[in-house]
Amino acid sequence: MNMEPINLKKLASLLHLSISTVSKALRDSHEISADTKKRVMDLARELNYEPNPYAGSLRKFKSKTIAVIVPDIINNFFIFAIKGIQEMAHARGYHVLIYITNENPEYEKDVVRHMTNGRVDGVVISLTSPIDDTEHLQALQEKGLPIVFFDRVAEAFGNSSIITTNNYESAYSGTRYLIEQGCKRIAHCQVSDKISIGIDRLQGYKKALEDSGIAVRPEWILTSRKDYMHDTALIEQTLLQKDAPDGLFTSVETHALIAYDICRKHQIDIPGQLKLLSFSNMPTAHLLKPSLSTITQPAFEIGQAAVQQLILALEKPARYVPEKINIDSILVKRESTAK
Amino acid sequence: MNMEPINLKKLASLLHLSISTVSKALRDSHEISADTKKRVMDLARELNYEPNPYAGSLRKFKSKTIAVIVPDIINNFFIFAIKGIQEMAHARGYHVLIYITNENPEYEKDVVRHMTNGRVDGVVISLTSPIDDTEHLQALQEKGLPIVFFDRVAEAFGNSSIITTNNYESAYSGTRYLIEQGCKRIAHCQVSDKISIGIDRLQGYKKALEDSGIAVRPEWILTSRKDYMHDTALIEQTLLQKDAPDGLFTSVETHALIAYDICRKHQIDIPGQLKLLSFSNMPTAHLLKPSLSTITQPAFEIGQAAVQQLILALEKPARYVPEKINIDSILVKRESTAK
DNA sequence: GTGAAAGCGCTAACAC
DNA sequence: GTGTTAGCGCTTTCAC
Repeated sequence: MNMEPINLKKLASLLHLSISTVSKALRDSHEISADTKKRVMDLARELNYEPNPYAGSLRKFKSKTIAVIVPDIINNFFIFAIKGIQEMAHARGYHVLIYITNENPEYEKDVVRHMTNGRVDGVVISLTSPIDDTEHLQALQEKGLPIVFFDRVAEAFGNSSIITTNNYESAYSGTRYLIEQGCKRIAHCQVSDKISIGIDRLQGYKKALEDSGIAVRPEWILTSRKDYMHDTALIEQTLLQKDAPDGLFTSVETHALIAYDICRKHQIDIPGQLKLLSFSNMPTAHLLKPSLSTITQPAFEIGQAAVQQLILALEKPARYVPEKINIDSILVKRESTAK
Repeated sequence: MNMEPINLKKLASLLHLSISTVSKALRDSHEISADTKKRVMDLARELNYEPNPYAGSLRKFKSKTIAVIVPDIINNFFIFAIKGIQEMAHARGYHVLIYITNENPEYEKDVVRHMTNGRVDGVVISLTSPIDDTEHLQALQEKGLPIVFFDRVAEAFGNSSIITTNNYESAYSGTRYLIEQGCKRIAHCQVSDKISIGIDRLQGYKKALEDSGIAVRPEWILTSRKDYMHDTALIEQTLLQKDAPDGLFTSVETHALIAYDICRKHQIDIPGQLKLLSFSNMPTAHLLKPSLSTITQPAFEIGQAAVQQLILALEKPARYVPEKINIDSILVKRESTAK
């Protein structure tokens, strides 16, 4: 069953050539005669020769492999981002190792720490750990491993590229839109108060309220603990209090779905009693009852851009200048925010 | 920036020990004194020593890496399956390379062919290529690389484990359920007529019709070309013909969503004029308008089981017997099939 | 234009 | 209990 492996040695002996000649021929070196090249290539193809990637990696300290580290994979944003990442990576000849941290900062650290061993050439990451806790990332930098952040980023990392959407502006205009639709009491559900997007979006929300002369009510800024039970209880309690919000702006689609469930359970009418707007890449947003108004991120493009930056850092380090790339989101108005 | 790498040689010279002693100490060999072990371990920890995985892989012909190859990642089934795969793999100390073939058989072949080079120890795959076209998989087997199939499988591969749900029975009982709900003219939309799940589910559908004395109408067996435009046109045309179906049973959630869009566009009432049932793992099924009745696969568990089988094959080849594992789906009745 | 040899970091068989 | 050595498959000088 287990055939003898085809390696350079084998090819060389079959062709009565030296290993180094075969190696050069396969990489189309100009040192080698056209005739020899052809003989080598033909036999290699015939025997389905595949170079051992680890031998090459060991020699060259390059693995042609990148890691993508994401907090979760249920959120459609990450699904499309991963799709963009892997398409771009494969197109450029890179392999993609996937790590899902399940919103667990300790696990994220663990994963990142083990990245320093040369398994990957670089890392594309959307953070789950607080922005002020980036020691583990520092270690990567010190090892010379390029990192590209997307979505949930660490701004402090001066020499890493950062790909995001216009979080502040989107949250601002989303909130303004809710106000235009008649909302006076808008709650905001943020994914975390220690993560870039949480902070940026909250700022946009606050500024929009201020600009409209509406006071910010701290008790209506809900902070997720990334725990379904907790988040459900938090949102439920907020929506059921007297003088409840008439608008809810959620930062991730999971919370919008929780809100739907709560509203059904307690017969809160959307958009009559509560208008709902969420950052979301859900393909079913338009089919929900009521259809969900969304701020939709260009997730696929963000993933692609992240890999492009990473590969630039890997392959043209001299020409690489870390960039902050923004790709705008789109506000899609649907029934959940209708007047 | 780029610190000198820490390797065994470095540790050895720092400790005035030989490389092999250090190597053994780190792997807690009984040959080494407790004292030396402690010295070695302490320094390794202090310097954040991380063994070079490729050096080890080169020596041991084991990469502790598996590949997961899936046709797409939009379908929620695959998302949950990937989650199960990666969780189980990481728990067992394996890394996961991800390949999305975008339903392109040629690309799948390409990917699979390049798996023979030792980059991965084994492969978990859900096929996009026709069941009778498995030459590329044969090559893997011959190289001694274990393969585990899940969902879209190649039954012919006698010595590979296969993890599926009870496709035939689920399709049978789903179709029976539509009949019980009053449907007399049920169309079936299959993902492919050359893929295991397509065939199994179609059989279940046909048998259910036969058992109820309803004639199978070939023109109501719709076969996807995995092309959005084509599939939309096909379904639309079927739903708009006179004497149109009063029930539609789709094999993947994408087609159910297409059906929703078509019904909205042409004001076909679900479930009044058309009852809709689909295999699906959509988290929003219960929130759609109308809510979607689904046959939901235990995707996460299927992914986990696949990796468990693969690791068994890798680590206990002597004890490994390829298995056909079935994990039942659940029929969830919702509004889209109401009487 | 071709080949010999060193070495990437690690493990394991074999000294001592 | 510790050290020496060969070698995994490949690339890359450097000879010839």
